[in-house]
Amino acid sequence: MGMTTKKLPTIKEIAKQLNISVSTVSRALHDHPSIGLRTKMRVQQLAKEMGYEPNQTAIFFKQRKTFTIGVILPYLIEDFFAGAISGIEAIANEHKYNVLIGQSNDDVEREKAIVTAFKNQRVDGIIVSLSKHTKNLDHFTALEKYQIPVVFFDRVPSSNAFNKVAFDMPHGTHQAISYLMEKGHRRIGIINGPKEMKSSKERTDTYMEVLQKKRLKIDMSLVAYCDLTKEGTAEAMESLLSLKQPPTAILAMNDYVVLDAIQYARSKKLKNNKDIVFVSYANLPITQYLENPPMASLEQYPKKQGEKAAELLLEQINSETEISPRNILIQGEMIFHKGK
Amino acid sequence: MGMTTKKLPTIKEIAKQLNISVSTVSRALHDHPSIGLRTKMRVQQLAKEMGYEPNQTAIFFKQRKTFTIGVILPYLIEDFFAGAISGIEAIANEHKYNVLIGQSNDDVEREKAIVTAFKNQRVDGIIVSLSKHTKNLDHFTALEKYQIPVVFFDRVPSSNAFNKVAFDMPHGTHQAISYLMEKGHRRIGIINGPKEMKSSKERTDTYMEVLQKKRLKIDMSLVAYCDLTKEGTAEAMESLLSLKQPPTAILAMNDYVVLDAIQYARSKKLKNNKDIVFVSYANLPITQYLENPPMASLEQYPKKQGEKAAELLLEQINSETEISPRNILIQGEMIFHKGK
DNA sequence: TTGTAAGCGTTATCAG
DNA sequence: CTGATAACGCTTACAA
Repeated sequence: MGMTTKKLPTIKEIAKQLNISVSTVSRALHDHPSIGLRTKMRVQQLAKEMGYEPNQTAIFFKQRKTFTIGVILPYLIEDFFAGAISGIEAIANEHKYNVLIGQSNDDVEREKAIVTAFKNQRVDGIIVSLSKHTKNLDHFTALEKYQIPVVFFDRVPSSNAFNKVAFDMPHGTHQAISYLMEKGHRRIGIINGPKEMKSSKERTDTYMEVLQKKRLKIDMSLVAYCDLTKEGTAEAMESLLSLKQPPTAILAMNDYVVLDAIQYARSKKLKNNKDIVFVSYANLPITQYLENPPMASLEQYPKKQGEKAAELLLEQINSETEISPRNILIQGEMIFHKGK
Repeated sequence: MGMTTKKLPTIKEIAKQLNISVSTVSRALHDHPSIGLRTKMRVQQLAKEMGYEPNQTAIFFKQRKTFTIGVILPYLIEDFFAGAISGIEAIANEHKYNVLIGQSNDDVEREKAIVTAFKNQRVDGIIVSLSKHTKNLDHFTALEKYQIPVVFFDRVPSSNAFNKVAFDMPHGTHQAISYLMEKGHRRIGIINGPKEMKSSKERTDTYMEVLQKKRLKIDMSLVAYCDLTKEGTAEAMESLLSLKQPPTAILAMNDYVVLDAIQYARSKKLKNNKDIVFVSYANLPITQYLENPPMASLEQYPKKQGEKAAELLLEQINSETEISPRNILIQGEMIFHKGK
């Protein structure tokens, strides 16, 4: 009745009750070979009876290892990132690691603050998808001094000197463009995100490469940019559709953009998948329920990206020696939508 | 050149360099009033120069407080939960708390394992959305002994003896049904989830209450259940549509179900929002892009639920005395869809 | 096979 | 205003 909280049992308690030393208890609990079977049994038995559980905070402190990885993302709520973190958690769990999360809200200062907090907490490693505005990577490179490995994913720095996992944009874009060309399209429009985005450049570059390889002439007026808003998308569409020779197919940077684009096209009485065909980079779960989906989406496997990032990080954490940075590319896959 | 990692500065180092005691350093760094301005300055100055950062693992250990809250969810990847965790993280961050996450995958054993891990790590509190199969709550009630407060959210136990935050199902359902009745519907069908789900019972109960209040007779054949699969939903729809007097409106348990239901209805040549009207409990982000969306969705504000849960938990953590459990209901709101 | 004791970095108590 | 010291719980040489 009203049993008040008594403090948790420690190895010290166990030692006292058994009249042996704490070191013996500690070793017994860890199945250390030098401990006599009898003592070992007695210790483990009593430990169980008392409901002993090791105090991890003490162990973390003593071992200088926390079995924790920190994850920094712009927005937890975006489907892509939620998928990634799910993958990270799965792998971490498998290896008995904990996952600490922080969302930067695309704010560089916040990102720095999270890094500091993680560092002071002695996380064993960090996985990060950069804030949109992060230019300077000093707060990450500084972690090297502290032996905290970092793996970037999705929004990664361009330098190959970092560990990173990212969607293989050239490969994916190549797939998409080639597919459209096979279907006979010769004027393919692009709707990129903002010009500053690394992915915009990569997409455009690949687009030009493919056309060059096919010896088609490149018309840069087919490459539009948008700010990712509905209005921005409409403007991009308008610029494309008002060309003397408008595109017969459009590759849009993601599902949000493509849905707005399709909506715009339909408002102009263009029949989806008939008068004009859309392909996008997938990041929404339910395109299969759409009446007018893009003809295909490039699946980017967010969960798999998270898994790979976690695996890479654990590899770094557990390697004795400094190992050279790895760059992992996740190849997309074209998913075709039936449309309802 | 190749400056090898030297270990991090500690207050001990600072003390030595300044020829003062560690306690003085500690106090100086904390702006303790008893420290002379001069010493304080010297200490803070040197600390900065050395790049001193307190070792949180030591502090956690010593203080028996980790400023960390653990969050247990079935699936990180589900939009609802991703939204909730985003809210939790936001509030936690505001209060300088860290967030540790674990996904149970709806597996009770896994859920228990996470609880144990969190307990051993001395998290200051836990927020949990129960696994679908959790009946026994012992692994949570046991936390009381350890002074670890728990807040349940979304999938909560029925007892009011626990802190919990959940969608106000009666209120929401009442809104939905009343709305449909105002629109003239007299035969309203329900598609619940599985019978075992608490929400199914609540929905059905409220449905009956409303009808009773309006003195309409209750026809239980209008209440269907499904296993949340596309096929299950189709069966439920079939049973409803094959009634002698089929419903003119249907309230479905969530967006996934309602989309399948709408698809089914359309396959039977019923015009959405005309021959039959759908309302559902929202959990998908982009119903606005659907050609045939439900007429309305009950928004459940996942992020807000997360925020409330975090606030409630922090309240519990920071209250000196045991405070009685609180039950917070989040009221939904009808969101009307235009349909494209 | 077991015990002793140092130490991880910090805070807190008690003296001075 | 400052210092010495114990304590938090655990691991790990080093001794015995």
